[in-house]
Amino acid sequence: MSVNRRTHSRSRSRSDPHRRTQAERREHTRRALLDATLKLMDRGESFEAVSLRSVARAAGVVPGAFYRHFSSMDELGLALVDESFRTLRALLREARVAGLPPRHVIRRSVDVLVEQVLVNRQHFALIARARTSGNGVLRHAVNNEIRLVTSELATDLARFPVLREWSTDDLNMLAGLLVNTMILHVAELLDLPVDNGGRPPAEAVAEIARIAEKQLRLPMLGVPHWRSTP
Amino acid sequence: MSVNRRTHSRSRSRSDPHRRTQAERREHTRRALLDATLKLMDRGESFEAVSLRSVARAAGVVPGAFYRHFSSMDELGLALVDESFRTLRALLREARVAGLPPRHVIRRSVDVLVEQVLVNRQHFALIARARTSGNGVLRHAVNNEIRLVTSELATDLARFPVLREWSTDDLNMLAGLLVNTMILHVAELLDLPVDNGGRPPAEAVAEIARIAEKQLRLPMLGVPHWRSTP
DNA sequence: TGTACATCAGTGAACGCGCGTTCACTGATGTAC
DNA sequence: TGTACATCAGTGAACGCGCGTTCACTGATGTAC
Repeated sequence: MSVNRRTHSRSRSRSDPHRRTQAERREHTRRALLDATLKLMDRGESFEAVSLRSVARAAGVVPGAFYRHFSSMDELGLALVDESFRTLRALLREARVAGLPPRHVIRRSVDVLVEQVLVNRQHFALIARARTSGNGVLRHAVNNEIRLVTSELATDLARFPVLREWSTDDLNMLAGLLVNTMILHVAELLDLPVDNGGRPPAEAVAEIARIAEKQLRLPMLGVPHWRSTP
Repeated sequence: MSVNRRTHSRSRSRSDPHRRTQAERREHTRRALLDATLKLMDRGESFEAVSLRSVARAAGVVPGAFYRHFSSMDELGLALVDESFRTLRALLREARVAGLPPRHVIRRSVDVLVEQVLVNRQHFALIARARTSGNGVLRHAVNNEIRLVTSELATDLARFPVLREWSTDDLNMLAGLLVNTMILHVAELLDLPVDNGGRPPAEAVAEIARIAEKQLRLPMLGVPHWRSTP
């Protein structure tokens, strides 16, 4: 009886409404490991600099427990790349169905992207940092995803009347230019110091958005004067 | 006498024509440390992943000897950033005094840069890798230098008749777009696999140059239609 | 020119540290009866 | 419902490794006389 009570005081009773299933607990730890990695990278570390032990520590588990969820940091990293691009694709899909207002497309696209980057800081930081950081597996995964996003943008661009006659090759060239330009400014956004609310100063953000908009608008001004070749 | 002879057989006589001064030996080791780092990075490692011990090993000295030349890897890294941008500036200065042929400026600039990147692989790889890699000190040093090069380019651009009316702000915007685009393609060049001669396949290089040229030409076509604002 | 001493680049050994990985274990949750 | 056993997420200790840094040292080069 006393043994029984001790057991009960140490753990939740089976009828405790707060008790979690094993699967829930498992998922909770998995998320904690993923979030710990995002948090460490958001602080400025590159993915390579984040160690398995530091992730386990930040997630509040012992290093060995890591292996119950991922076989290596690379595997965890790929899960994060997946997750981050799901965020980005959701944003792009939304922008797409919202339609393409013929005026101010660029300004509005920049504003939406800037806002989303600030809201989903961690996912964008992962993409920006892993894109060029040493680790081969992650770098390739990120660059492949970027290539996919670029060619999807090329498809969208083909719908603009001025671009209807352009070759696929040239559409990809233009999409690459736009994507590359935006990536640069996203990286700049992420490098800004943040306040307690986790947001950078509004003027600095506006300045980056202003330049980004100009750098996207200028090539578009060249479009009507381009002689497309395959 | 026998002691004397032993000493002589172990070391070079003072009249040996091949003997080096202490300063020459010192410089030789310093170079070996710098070159070892460049070599390790050229193989694809990020600067952060190159350890002091691996550099000493590749340079053929004991780890402790490193400190006779640099107080830390950061200090060695800054010396390499300096050296690498001296290479880049030399290239730009040459391009500048060669004058600006009104036709084919872009194609020729791209060709010259591509060739120089292949010849000075290691210096460009350092710039490309350190620019975004974790290490704070090096990243800032590289980005500062890139900002300087960009504003020098803006000054050069101001000499083109079509750009004479542009505000400084807009010239910097344009220069930033051009520099950023070229950096992307330089990184692509450095990612190509190389043959025994250390050069990537000519077709792959030509393909990158072709796209780079288009991505630089398109914004320039927009220039006459831009309404510059401060 | 020869000798005695100073300088100093490079050596080799040692240190404490955080790392990734392993393994026998614990004890709560899940399941079959 | 209650009991006996199985599963398995997480523990804690241990391992060997490469790391940056230190230090007393060696021996060749440099210098003063």
